[in-house]
Amino acid sequence: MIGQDNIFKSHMDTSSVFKGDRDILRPSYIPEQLPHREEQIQDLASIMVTALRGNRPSNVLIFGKTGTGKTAVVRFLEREVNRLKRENSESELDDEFGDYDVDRVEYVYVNCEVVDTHYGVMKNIGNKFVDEWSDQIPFTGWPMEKVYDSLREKIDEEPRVVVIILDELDKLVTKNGDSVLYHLSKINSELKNSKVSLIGISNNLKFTEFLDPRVKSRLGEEKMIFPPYDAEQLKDILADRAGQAFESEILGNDVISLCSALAAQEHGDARRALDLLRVSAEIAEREKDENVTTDHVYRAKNKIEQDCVREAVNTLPTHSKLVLYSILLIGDNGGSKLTTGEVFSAYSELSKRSGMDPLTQRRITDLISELDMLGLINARVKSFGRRGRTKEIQASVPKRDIIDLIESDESIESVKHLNIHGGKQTTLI
DNA sequence: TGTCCACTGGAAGGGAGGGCTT
DNA sequence: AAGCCCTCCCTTCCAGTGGACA
Repeated sequence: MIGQDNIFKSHMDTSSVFKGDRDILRPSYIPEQLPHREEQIQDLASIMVTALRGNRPSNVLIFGKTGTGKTAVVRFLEREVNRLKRENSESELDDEFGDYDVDRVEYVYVNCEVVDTHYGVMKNIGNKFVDEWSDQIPFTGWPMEKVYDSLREKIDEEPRVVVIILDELDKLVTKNGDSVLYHLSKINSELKNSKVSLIGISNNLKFTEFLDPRVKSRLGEEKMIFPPYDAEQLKDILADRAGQAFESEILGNDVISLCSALAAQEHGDARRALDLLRVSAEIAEREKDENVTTDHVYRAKNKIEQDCVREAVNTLPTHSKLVLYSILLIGDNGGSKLTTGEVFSAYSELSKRSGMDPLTQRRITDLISELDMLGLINARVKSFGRRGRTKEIQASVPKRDIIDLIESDESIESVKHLNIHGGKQTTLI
């Protein structure tokens, strides 16, 4: 029982704008229909049906920008296979699917952005086939060859077709090279009972340039490219999900159109469109509004952008935070565009004053590049002739907010009251 | 046309930290 | 306990670079 004065009480009394499960609006939710991806589903299904006959389907490489439905399509088919398996076992009819044998098909999904080492990928795949904790491949400690041998033995324990999905594959390859792909793509020649097929998913069309030619040809037996959605298609997708998530009268007239249009500007990203709609509804709900309006959408857009930046800053390692902090501080006091040398001087001074050993300039150039990749700063290489060649650096986040955020970090709290000037003769006041 | 600056960014390797094997 | 493996973070070294300037 929750008492009258419970902290949650006032929030529980408000009615929700959501009809039921709000996860329907999360990008990870796989709906019953995937609008505007019917063709891709059919194409992939025509390749994967080979697995149901007990044969190895061709390896597939899937390319497309963020939020174009790559993962959704692959997982949609995985779910369909699992559904067939369930129906097969419930019906208890062995010949339900003629010469098809769905029970022997296993899907293994690995997101290479989360698991981004050779060892981690091999371990994750191998452990899908182990129930006992004691038989699991440990998360570190084994030589790679042993992990690979163990993985191969586990897969080969019984006859089956294993479909390994490697999502965000470009992240793994650009970071660690192609040795996992080399092993996995030649694994079939070493298996007696089972067969392995690979589905690689990538945002980056060019990542195959990093691959050994043998790996490239084995992996790219089939290629699929997912085009971005246009605003109209996004509208259909949102309308489909909104119908499941909300009562029909909750959404204002132009809410779906606006979410679609905003997401279409960002290379047709359905994930972005769904996030916008979900966050808009959450804002409306929090403010006890009965309808979701375009005003909520604009505020959701700002909130998502702000949250992304704050999240990125919060998760930075200490030295990266100090580098960003230096850029914000001397950018504040001096000229708006800074050089690597200026940033390094300021950073060194700050580190020393806060009792930390500064990293080398070489390392700081890497940290600056990382901050640039995260979109927290703009850094581009520029030559100043006789005055050398360096990066021109400029913050691209709201200065005051981010300075406050960094100062709230306990590990570098001591820099809070330090003040520095820009320039090469950086001094602390 | 050659010089020079202030770096850039690749390569190699050290060492700490996690853990397994013998 | 000693030896080994893998990953991550970092340093050291150094060839290469674009463009202003003499």
